[in-house]
Amino acid sequence: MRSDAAILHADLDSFYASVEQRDDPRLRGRPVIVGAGVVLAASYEAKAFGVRTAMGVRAARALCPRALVVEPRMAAYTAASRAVFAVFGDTTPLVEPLSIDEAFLDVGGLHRIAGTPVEIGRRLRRDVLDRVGLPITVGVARTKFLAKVASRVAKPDGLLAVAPDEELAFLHGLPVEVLWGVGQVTAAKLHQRGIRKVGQVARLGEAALVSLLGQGAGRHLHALAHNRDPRPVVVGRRRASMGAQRALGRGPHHAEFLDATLAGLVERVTRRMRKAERPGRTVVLRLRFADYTRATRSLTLAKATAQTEAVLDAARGLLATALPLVAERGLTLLGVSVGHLDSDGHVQPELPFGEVHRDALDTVVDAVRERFGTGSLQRGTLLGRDTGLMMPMLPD
DNA sequence: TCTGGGGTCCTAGGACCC
DNA sequence: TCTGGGGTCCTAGGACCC
Repeated sequence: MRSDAAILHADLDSFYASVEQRDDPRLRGRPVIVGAGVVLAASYEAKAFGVRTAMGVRAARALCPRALVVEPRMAAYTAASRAVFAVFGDTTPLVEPLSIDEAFLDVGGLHRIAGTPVEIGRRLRRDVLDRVGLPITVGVARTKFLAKVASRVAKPDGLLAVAPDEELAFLHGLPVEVLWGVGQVTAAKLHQRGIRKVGQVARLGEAALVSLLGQGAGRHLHALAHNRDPRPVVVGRRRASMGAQRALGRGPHHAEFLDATLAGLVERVTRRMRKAERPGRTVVLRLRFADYTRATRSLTLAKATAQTEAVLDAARGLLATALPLVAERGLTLLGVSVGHLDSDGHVQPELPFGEVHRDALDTVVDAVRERFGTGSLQRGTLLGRDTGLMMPMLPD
């Protein structure tokens, strides 16, 4: 770890609710819930009553009858997010977005021109408030993981920097739930063994963690508990999939309704893909059932596409394979996502199967002859799946 | 309290290739 | 002809995050 490494984790507080309070003075200082069926965001005044994200709005009202419930305004949140990320970009070029309302900023190299990480963090908080009108919390540490933990502890509207020589003392006193990758299931497994604090995880040893949680999660948690997190701040990461989903209610649902819903979802997704110029290859159908079990079905196409027809064909086929489950359990949610998005947004020119452009073929033939001699292949017998060219089995 | 909509990463088995 | 090791891709499921 570089001794001058410094990472900021900047996280807007109750983002959607804060935007609503900013835009409507009547909401300020009052419990606000942004919701559509479930709570998408709650102001801190509402959280004080026990209102939490993902709770049903009805339940939230029961906890906090005085709460003002407002409909989400996604366009306003997108605009606010852009403005905040502009402030991030003015702070350092090394910004890695995590979601609509949080990002990592690498400020390690900025000491001489911008001051200490804490000074940069203070200025960032002030700039976001001045320029966008929203409160933001900043965590500062030498690793991404610890910066994120620090911001969580500092919320709301705070700043917390963990000094290098205080890292482990700070971390080891916190509950295991702060470790990235520890959710309900993993926390329950750890609690069963009497492990509640990060310090206990650190003392447990990697082998014991691996046998408890599996290799991936075990090693990961062991490293984090010792604040070993070598991941750099990555700029320009692109999404790997795009999807849309819709809750359907309890049903039963007619086949025509399901097909129309599916077509609507596919249209939404492919429209976004075309706009982003990101065709994709793997179509995933997501289903949730009345008993809250889930299933996925997927199909990988030979060639990336953003065409509604092609994706819808695949999605219909996948839904057909899942109909027995649908009949058995009752469908309550339908989703479609497309993965393996092309990284450059460029669709490979299509070659009819079994045919090869003469120029491309000649290039391959020349290359093979140069390596293996002239007797090793015949024109027209080449194959291959990525290039669309056909290649013979060549000697090693 | 019976539940939205958007994502990421990991695991594991089978197919297939070298 | 048989056996083996190593690698990638595909599918499905699970855990987790905001």
